Amino acid sequence: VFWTQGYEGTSLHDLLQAMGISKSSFYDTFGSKRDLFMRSLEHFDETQALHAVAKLDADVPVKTLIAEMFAVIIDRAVNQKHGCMFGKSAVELSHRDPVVRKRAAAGIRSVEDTFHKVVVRGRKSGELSTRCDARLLARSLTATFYGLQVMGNANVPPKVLKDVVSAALAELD
Amino acid sequence: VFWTQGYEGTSLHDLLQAMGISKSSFYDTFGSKRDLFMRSLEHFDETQALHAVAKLDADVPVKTLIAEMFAVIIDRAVNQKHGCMFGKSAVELSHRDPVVRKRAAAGIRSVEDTFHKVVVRGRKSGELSTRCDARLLARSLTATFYGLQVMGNANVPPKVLKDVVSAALAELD
DNA sequence: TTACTTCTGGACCGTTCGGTCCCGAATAAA
DNA sequence: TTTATTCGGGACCGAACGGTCCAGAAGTAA
Repeated sequence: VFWTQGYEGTSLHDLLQAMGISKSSFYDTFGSKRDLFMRSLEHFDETQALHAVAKLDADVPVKTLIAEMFAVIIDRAVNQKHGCMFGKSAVELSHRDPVVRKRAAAGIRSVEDTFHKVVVRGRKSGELSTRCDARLLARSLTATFYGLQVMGNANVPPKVLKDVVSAALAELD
Repeated sequence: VFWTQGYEGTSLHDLLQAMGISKSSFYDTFGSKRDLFMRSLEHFDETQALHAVAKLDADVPVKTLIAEMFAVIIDRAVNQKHGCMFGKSAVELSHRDPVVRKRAAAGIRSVEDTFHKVVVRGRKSGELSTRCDARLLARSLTATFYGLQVMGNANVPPKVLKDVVSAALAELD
């Protein structure tokens, strides 16, 4: 629920209904709305973040793999209207909550690291050129990743998102 | 206030305090919180959006101009903790408010158009190669633009943002 | 059966939410 | 000066907010 509705946009009632438990159990078990939110960030990191869903060890071309990673965020942004919780939380809460801000920054860093691993593999296998720095490339892909999330949330035409992906993939050569 | 705190994160009290008017005047003049929000989106579009602050006609190299446009969003994201209201609104509200979603999409489109103008100028002057499509390039820059906003909001290290900008500028050659 | 834990529904808490209404003061135009 | 208009302060509204507490039902283990 936090994932799609954000922190402020989610009421206690929303949470209780979705969890199917009583208010008493909620506070006994999770302490507070904010506590649960922080835990949900961790749960997102463990099960839904990019490093958890990217098939890094799959035997597919690196460019295909990166295209799939972009396809994940596009599908989430357009169809599920959420995306990466770290990005969303950063935009919604970073201006007033340093703890969330730091957690989001760490989460974004792990997105970068995930792209970095893929880029490094592509260089070793010769699929990617070694012209520019791997870390720099990973950061560029990360920015595109979050750009796709914002644009996808706004429901820009699919062709626009496809162009963004095309340009990002072209950049890899 | 909406710009930095978002819609849900801004209370009526916040607005009254910032505007220095009474609650009666507020409702007489602006109708409702939501009405004012929609008007503030328009005001942002007219005075603070990228097309309103980018010095498109300045006599500076195109790559410098694009770097300046990125510098604007980075400064806003990192120091003011807001950025582009269309992107922020898309992330916060698009999942439940189709009107805001469409307005955000239009705003994002105008960011794309702004980049497009600059790219076209760069091609005509010979500063940019004509290898790939200008529209595609503009969309790529737009995604990077919003990616920078998300990452800047999360306070990732400045070097990371610089790398993103470097990669985007390198892509232009 | 007893004892213990887990969970529930609901009362209750104070606060804040967005929003309405009215009256009196201030302001401006006639 | 009289007449409108604008504005602010504040009472008031019902609803929702996050959160606490408790009595009792349900489930579990000894």
